[in-house]
Amino acid sequence: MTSASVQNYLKAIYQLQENSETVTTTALAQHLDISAASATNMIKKLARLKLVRHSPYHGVELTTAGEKMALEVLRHHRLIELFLAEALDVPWELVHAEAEKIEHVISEDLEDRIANFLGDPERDPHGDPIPTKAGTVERPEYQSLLDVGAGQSAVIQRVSDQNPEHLKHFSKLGLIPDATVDVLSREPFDGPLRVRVASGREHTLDETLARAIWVTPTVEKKAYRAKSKSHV
Amino acid sequence: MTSASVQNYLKAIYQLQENSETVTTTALAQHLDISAASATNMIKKLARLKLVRHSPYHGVELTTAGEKMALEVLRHHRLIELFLAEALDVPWELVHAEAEKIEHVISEDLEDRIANFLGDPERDPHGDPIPTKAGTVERPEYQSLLDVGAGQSAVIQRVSDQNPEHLKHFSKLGLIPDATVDVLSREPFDGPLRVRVASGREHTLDETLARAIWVTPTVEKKAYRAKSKSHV
DNA sequence: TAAAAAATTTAGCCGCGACTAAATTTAGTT
DNA sequence: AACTAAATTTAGTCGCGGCTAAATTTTTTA
Repeated sequence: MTSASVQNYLKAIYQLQENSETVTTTALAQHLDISAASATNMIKKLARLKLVRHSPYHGVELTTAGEKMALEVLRHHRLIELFLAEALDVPWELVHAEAEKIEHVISEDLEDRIANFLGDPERDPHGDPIPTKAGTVERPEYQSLLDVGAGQSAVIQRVSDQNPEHLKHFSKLGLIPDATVDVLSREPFDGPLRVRVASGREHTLDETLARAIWVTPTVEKKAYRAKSKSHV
Repeated sequence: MTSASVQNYLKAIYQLQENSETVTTTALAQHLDISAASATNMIKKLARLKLVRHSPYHGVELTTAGEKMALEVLRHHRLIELFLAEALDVPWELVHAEAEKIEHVISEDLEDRIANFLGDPERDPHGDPIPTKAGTVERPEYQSLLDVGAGQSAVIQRVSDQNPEHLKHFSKLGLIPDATVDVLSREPFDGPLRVRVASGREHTLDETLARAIWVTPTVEKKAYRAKSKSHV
């Protein structure tokens, strides 16, 4: 039986690995809100368990076994998020915190029943892909809303679930997965972004907020022109 | 924040108090499957927290505060049991083990949503009363199936959820809450009991099994005669 | 009622997963 | 290349909630 702590560390390492190749002790400690010394301790334990490779002073990396465990926890987490939203109408910004605790205590059997209830879904309410039972995940390459040029449209695919306040705000603004946004303007130097949502309402998003939204740009005339230009 | 351990101790003490006035260290230790020394340790901690009164060498008793907490845990437990059975079709004999873990990690908000989803139910799938949010519980006085005389009928009100094997067996036999059973015969010296269920099938129950089933006798001619006799 | 048995508590230990303070290694200057 | 700053690890501690062995109290029995 692997403890909730071990599961949380593996999950955190997995998520940090999604952004940067190598995961540092400090990044891990910050992500989990613990001291760096505590992180080192646990890293050594995980290395003993062959769940991570530790290159002292240089970082940590999941082994195949470690990644498998991380994906199991993530599967639990995301299934539970979706289940709470669907079955109990738990609001978007609350499902993460609730799933964070429940993910460690459900049985395989209950996991299967939840997945079945939901029809083996592929995404959680924030647009994060749900790992399969077999231990595989999609790794779609989305673009940050920050990097969408003025005049372009994009479809929201994923919204980071790290900050409940942000999520609450996003849902109020209609910035949820599958929604289309038009980027109206962009201030220089990572300044705020002006967007219009499907309802026609316009909103301003600062850098931090825009960075939490991941999109695929919609293909439209402007984009085509830009593309043909670059070919000349 | 009170730990899962503390919650489990309080719940165990509450349940033991339902049967015997005073709860001994040994009974508590056996119920929780830990050593008596560990139980003493925790009892002293609970006494410091003013959740129990401890009379050394003589036993332990919940304070008002302790009972309130025990009932909160029990409410979680029983709501979760019913929810898993209703929403996910988790079989009768499995909901207890699952609820045993989840009960410690759900928020008040989730508790409320589950209760609402279920329509503020009064009983869990085994017939145990669900404590109210306010911290009150029904304490129905049922009779053990063991004490029903041959020739009498009874309606099952509650089945002890302590043993999943027994539960599985009971459900196969149709011995579930609200079912009617006719007691056909009873061997002396706590010997086995012969019963007929609504479907017409007949089954034999040994003492341990019969002790786990709680009923209210149905009022029929024999019972009336007995009653009028005692008035003479 | 005294001795034996059973129950309970005390004393001391352990693993887990946090922590701080201090030592060490690495990376970034100048 | 040497010095400094930052990152990381080591050393040592703590609370939690288990444990065993030994001491103590209560209960039972002879």
